[in-house]
Amino acid sequence: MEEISLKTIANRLGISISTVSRALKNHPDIREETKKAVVQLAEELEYEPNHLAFQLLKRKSNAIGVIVPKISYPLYADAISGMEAVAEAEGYQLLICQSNEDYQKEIKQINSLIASRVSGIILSVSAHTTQYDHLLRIQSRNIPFVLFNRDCEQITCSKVLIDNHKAAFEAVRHLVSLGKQRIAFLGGPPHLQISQRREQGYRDALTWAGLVLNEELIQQVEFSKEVIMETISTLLNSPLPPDAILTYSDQIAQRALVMARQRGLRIPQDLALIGFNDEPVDELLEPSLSSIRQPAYEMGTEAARLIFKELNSAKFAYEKIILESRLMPRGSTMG
Amino acid sequence: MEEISLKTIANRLGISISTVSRALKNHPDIREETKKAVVQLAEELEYEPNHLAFQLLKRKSNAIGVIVPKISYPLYADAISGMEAVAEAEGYQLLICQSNEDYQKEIKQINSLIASRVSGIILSVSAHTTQYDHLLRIQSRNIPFVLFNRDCEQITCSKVLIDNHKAAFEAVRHLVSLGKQRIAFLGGPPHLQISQRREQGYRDALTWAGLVLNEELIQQVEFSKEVIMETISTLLNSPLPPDAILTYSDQIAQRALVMARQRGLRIPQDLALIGFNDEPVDELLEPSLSSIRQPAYEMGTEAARLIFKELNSAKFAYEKIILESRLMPRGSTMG
DNA sequence: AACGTTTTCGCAAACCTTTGCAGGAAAATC
DNA sequence: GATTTTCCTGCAAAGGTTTGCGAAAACGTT
Repeated sequence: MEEISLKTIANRLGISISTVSRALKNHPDIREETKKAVVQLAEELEYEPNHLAFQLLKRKSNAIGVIVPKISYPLYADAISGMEAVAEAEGYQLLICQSNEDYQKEIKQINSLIASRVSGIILSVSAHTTQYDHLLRIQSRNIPFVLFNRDCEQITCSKVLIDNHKAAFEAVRHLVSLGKQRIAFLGGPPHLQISQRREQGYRDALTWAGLVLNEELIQQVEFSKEVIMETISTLLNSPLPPDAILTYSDQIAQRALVMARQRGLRIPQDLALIGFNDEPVDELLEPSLSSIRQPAYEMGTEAARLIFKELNSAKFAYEKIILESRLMPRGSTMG
Repeated sequence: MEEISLKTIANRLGISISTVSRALKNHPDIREETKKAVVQLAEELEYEPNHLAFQLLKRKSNAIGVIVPKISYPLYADAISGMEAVAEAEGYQLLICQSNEDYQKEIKQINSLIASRVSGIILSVSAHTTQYDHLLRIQSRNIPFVLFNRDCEQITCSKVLIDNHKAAFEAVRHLVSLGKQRIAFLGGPPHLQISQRREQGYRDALTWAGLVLNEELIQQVEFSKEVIMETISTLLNSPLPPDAILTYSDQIAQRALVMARQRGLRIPQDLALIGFNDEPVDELLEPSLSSIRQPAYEMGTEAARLIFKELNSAKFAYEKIILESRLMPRGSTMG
């Protein structure tokens, strides 16, 4: 009924708490006979050591804090999956929070994680985070800290990213090689640096290809479904519509694909499409959607690994891991 | 540099720890002047209360343990999202584990959560869990415990489910109303009771409609993509192929849709399809996929709410919440 | 000045574990 | 029989917080 502690076992056996503790740890100082009795009673009572007390003693919890914009974005779900695998192997657990793209909530959650004395924090900044004092506070407390996917140039810390500039550049190059001339870019939330870098990659690729840079073909969308549809609509209705679109996310590209289909546009002849993230369903669409694959699960494992690396080495240099992304050409570009 | 505790503040101010504690809690016993000094110094030193110590004192952590088969299944990602929202409002955090459909891992994680003294556990059993002693152990410790989505009849506890029998029944009724005669069922992992119940709903609906029950049209698939494709292939290649398929998950139905399309079958005339889960992409497929919507996010919020309800009331009766599922008829059944 | 009341604060216990050190008892050695 | 050695076990501190209770100080009243 009540909580079983070392004390419970000690009292029942008429020995001291420290003996019980050592017996359970198979300490050589303890007589075999005593050990046996202790272990048996512990099993009988279903004793589980109290992590809380241990953590208090060690002044840190065996938990890694994770803050992502939204757990249900497939990329983050996969990344968390990867972190969980590494953490589990190290005997750690994950404390997972979602910022819901809200800057204030991000701050609150960081404070909460600090109060919980997590051993490390892994974070992808929200779309509305423009100040970074709260991130500096993590570092000033010497808590191992890793940024992944959504970077933040102003902060110097370990990072796990892909080369967004290069990924966008190559996507555009692919479109150019197919003879596309009026290539549009549907970017994500403007404050997100990964969105900015993808846009820059897009711009640089156009310049590289000697194509005209048309600002009307560059749009930014937030996450709402309605805004996305409206922006796509405007773009397709313009007097000189694009013949190809590169988007910030698959969510946008998938929607564009359906809307283009409904308008009777031939894909990819009239309009080619490339998305970002390579969600599993991309290959099920008609036509299947070309997309840039990001190693989401691996991002998670690498981020977690960096935390433990920092945790286990006295002096530690920040590490920046750039994982390979890969364009997956499919029906929406290759006819 | 070093850890800031109540003691640090107390020493600096030459007062006792308990006074500092009370001052920060705005206890009426403390003089305004003292409070002001304490609060100011606390802010200056960026004091964050140590949750670990508090939790040890209260003999429980402010965390809810969550075990799901896989975080990256959209249904679980959404459900976790819902739990997180409720937990956050209550000042709690989520400890998230994934069993990866592994029975042994599920046991290990439950023990680990118990050792962490979580305030409650929310669980969806793995596909390979056939014994339930580990779940009983949770209850014998009086830890609030909620099962969601994947039920387990042998355990009496609070639950958040949908009526899987009814959902499958109505899906079949829909297919029958379209004139379908040879309706197949592609079930999930055989040990999962939700899979069994969906199958039973399917069977009962056929009987109700006066249709022949053909065991060859009932197949079970595990989660691997290859097995799914092979099973679908066999089904479509049989001498008397089905004219409709109800599947355990959207993942299966989506794949069936693509394979049928590739074979030149007309959907829904030659083959109608209904999936389970109503994933967002269903409406983007060609034709769009009919599916049974499950309120995943709401399952999460309700499950979390039940934990807190149990946590906050001395005597508590188990509660079983059946949420409404809803058939979303689309192109794969409605031409 | 004596007493009562209120205001303000500190002591100490409790939560559970780990671990350095000391100490007791038995065994071994001289 | 005395001393050393070996083996086993217990004491106590530490980690940070909350809180009941007691006590000191300040104030008010007669």
